[in-house]
Amino acid sequence: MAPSPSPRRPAVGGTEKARAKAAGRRHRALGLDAIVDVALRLVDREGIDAVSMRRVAAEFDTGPASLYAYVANKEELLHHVLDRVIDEMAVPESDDWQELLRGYWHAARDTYARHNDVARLSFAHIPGGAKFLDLGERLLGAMIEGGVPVKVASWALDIMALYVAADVFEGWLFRQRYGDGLSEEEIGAEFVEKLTRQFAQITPAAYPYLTANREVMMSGSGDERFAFGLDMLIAGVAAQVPPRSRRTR
Amino acid sequence: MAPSPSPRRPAVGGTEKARAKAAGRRHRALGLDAIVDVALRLVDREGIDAVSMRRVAAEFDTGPASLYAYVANKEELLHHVLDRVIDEMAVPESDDWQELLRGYWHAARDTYARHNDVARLSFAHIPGGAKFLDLGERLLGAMIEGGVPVKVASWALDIMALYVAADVFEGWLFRQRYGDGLSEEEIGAEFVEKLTRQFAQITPAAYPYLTANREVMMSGSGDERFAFGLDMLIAGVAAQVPPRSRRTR
DNA sequence: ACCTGAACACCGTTCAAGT
DNA sequence: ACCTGAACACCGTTCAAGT
Repeated sequence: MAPSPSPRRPAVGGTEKARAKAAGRRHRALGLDAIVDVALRLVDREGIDAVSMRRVAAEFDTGPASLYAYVANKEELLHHVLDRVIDEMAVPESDDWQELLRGYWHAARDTYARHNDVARLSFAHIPGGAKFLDLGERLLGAMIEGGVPVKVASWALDIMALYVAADVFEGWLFRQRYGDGLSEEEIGAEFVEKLTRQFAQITPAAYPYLTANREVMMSGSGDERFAFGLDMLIAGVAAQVPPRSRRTR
Repeated sequence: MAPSPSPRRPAVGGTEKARAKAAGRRHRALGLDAIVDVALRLVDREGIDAVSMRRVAAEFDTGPASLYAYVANKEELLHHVLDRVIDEMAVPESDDWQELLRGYWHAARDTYARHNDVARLSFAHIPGGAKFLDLGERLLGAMIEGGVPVKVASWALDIMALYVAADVFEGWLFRQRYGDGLSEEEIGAEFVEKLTRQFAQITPAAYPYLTANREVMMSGSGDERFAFGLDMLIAGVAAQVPPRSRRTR
């Protein structure tokens, strides 16, 4: 990556710029944005656990201690990474709040999924960026204008965010454990095989419902199952919209 | 804990038993159950991240390598711990499948909550114990007998399990981050304060819905919000029960 | 203020050697 | 088969010392 692999030479004094020049222009200049860049790239390539202060620092040709001028600790660094990912999200345009919710959460799920297990970081985290507030304002506004009671709307948004994060994180974990470079179908097959092995140890007499419905239980792709759950939540919210709240007052 | 802190003496030969006796009867005999015992106790006291092969092994006065005769790796050990916790769960008696689901998932949530962040281990994990199958059989059976289509029943159970695990894990994380020994109210207050600080940077004109509904959005305890989401999911399932499925064939 | 080498107190897992 | 000390290849964070 670096054009000149010049060996480290002792600084001979002068300004910061001069020193960097003399040292052959280090890989990258330190700074919060650059640090988060590197961490996000590591997440995208290998997942959260591949991020270590040492590996990030190495990209700047220095030791881990150098990072502590920009982040208080590793947790804070990872939350900056999450905020970056959240910046990629957007609320679609729609007059129908149900359509808007469906579109948004599917897109949010896709965004998380593009960054491995980054969704895990969203548990119990209040994002720091303004984007989070923009998204909340749009979603909450659309629901309230659609007649959803405020409490129902805000609590439901929390639950949907939790559901999406948990779904993506679990999907990533499954892929890690049951076949890595495999296709969706192959992973499904391997997964079914493991469950079937467990089922094989069971007498059908003791577990009539499980044995009789094995195939249906294991049917469906991850996408289909997610959509099913999301639609159930949206329907649950819709059921709590007061009957005649069509532009009354 | 150990009654006799006898110093390690070199073995002088003889049987295993004789050696143990000569060494002053070690803390505990190695074995899968004993290892899982120790790991679960660590989880209960300090959470999952406090479990290390070294700390578990130390309880047996040995090094981490000794554990690898019983578990393939740390992940497998932790999954045994989760299976132990699942063994504490039970399905209540009820003629009404909705009541049965509500009772079960609330109890499952309480069980997880008694063991710190153990729920995190349930993501993408197929429990190995027979208890898991017992629970599944009872829940699925009750739903099917109640007229819930098989696909809806089994997919919904998956989603509810994910929701419960995510809820408990997130609750634990929140408690870790915003006040540790504090009461529910104090944590709530600290949390509201942090969010309010974030809100303070915002002009009400730009975020009319968020600012106008701040109080309602932040209302409710963790228990209330969980119950709200669970009821929404149960209602979503009930809405998919065919109209006239009251004992028809 | 920013930056760093070295150290501290840990990790999971492997392996040769023992019984 | 079970058990172990030692080693390997890592961790996050702190701190004294530099600029």
